[in-house]
Amino acid sequence: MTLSPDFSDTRLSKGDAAAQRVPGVDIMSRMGVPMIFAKDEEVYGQDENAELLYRVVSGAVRTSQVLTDGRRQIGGFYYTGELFGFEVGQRHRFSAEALSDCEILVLKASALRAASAEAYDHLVGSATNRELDRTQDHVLLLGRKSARERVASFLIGIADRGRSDAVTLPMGRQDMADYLGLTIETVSRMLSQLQGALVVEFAGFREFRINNRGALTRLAN
Amino acid sequence: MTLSPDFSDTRLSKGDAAAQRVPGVDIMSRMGVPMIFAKDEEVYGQDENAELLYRVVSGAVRTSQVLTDGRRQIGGFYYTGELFGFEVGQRHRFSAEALSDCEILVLKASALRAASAEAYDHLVGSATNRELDRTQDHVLLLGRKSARERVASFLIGIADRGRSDAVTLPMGRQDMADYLGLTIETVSRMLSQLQGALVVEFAGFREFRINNRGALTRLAN
DNA sequence: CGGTCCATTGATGTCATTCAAGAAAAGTGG
DNA sequence: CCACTTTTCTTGAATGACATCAATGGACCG
Repeated sequence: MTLSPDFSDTRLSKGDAAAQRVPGVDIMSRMGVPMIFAKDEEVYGQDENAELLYRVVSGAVRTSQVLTDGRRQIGGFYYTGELFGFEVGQRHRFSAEALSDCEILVLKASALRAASAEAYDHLVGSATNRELDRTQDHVLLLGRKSARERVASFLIGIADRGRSDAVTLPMGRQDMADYLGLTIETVSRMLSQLQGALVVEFAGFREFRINNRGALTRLAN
Repeated sequence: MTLSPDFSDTRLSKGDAAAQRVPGVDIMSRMGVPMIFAKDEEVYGQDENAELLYRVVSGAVRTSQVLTDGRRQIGGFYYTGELFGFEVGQRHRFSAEALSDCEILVLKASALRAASAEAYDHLVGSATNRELDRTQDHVLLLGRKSARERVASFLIGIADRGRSDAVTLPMGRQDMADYLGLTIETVSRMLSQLQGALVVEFAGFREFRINNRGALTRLAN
């Protein structure tokens, strides 16, 4: 991990779309410290104290939890503009790692709180709500969906972030599997199935198009 | 569902332990409306607007989410003193039902907020954090634990609420199964296994003792 | 006492995992 | 830019864990 060089605030001051929409995000941009993480580098560790807020500036991040024997569960993926790691005043239940080389804005929660209690409440409150929402979806997926449904749900979820039907996956099969509670082989088979059914079409491991969004949504349940 | 009769506030004014500990809980006791729900009665529905706060006064509650074809996932169980249903300003992703006949204190979120923004923030903030914490544990359980580990984790979790090694389950096998992402038969088999291994001992369907907490914890991973 | 509900247990089936091999892509050094 | 290695992904066959189907056994309740 390295602090990004001076010209980084140039990038930050060019307010992106997310920064304009959400009040409190620009205050975070002003106060936060930009940091660079290499692919697979740890942003914070399991059981570490949670006193910092993080926002993805570029690249993507995953949070994960590991059992003693190495089984891994990914909690979520975070993309440009999103906040993560805000289980404030507790220990992190998940660790966070960079999915790819990425830039992350880091801010001490207490500093933001001191600067503007209102901005803090809004930022952390809405982020926590969104997080809870996602996590509850995740529970349903893991508890009651079949492998095919899980993979279909996942593709829909990823596709819904962008406007287009052409999507680039920011993660590999192992990360997908560990998010979906499956093995890498099962994920691969389900992707092949979906492709065989002409619902999606892959061009390379990480590039695909959705050919039939209705069918995919139905398969996701 | 019925409004409880007048003498209900007698019960409430006898501040229970939880009410004394958590600031903001007693303000909720004063402002909230006590309601009585019969076993299996719905407290709120999936996709209903979330504008009320709920606290269990007596009995227990489960939250659950149902797929189109009837598959059900239980999100959590809530016991005396606990808050639930506070995904404020959104739609409920889960519905909530009474596990047994129970009394629940209901309060309009906006009313509490108007009365004391501080109490509101503290109450909802800490409840949401706890909820997120639990849900993340649930994700790990559903995504990466075996049936035996799930059941062991569940028993440990229930036992940790009380001080004693003698526990009464507030729910039946179907509810356990739908929380653990298993079938009722598998839950039953795992319980028999644990009993066969002398880790726990059942006396009736809902009463059991933990004979070897260390072993149970190890089995839970 | 008979009926209903709920839990247990056994036999069988199925879906996902595991094990194993090979193919495609990405990284590395000349 | 091209061989070579390494990593990542796919596919097939065998196994295994949990689900499904079916029968039985208790507990509770009118």
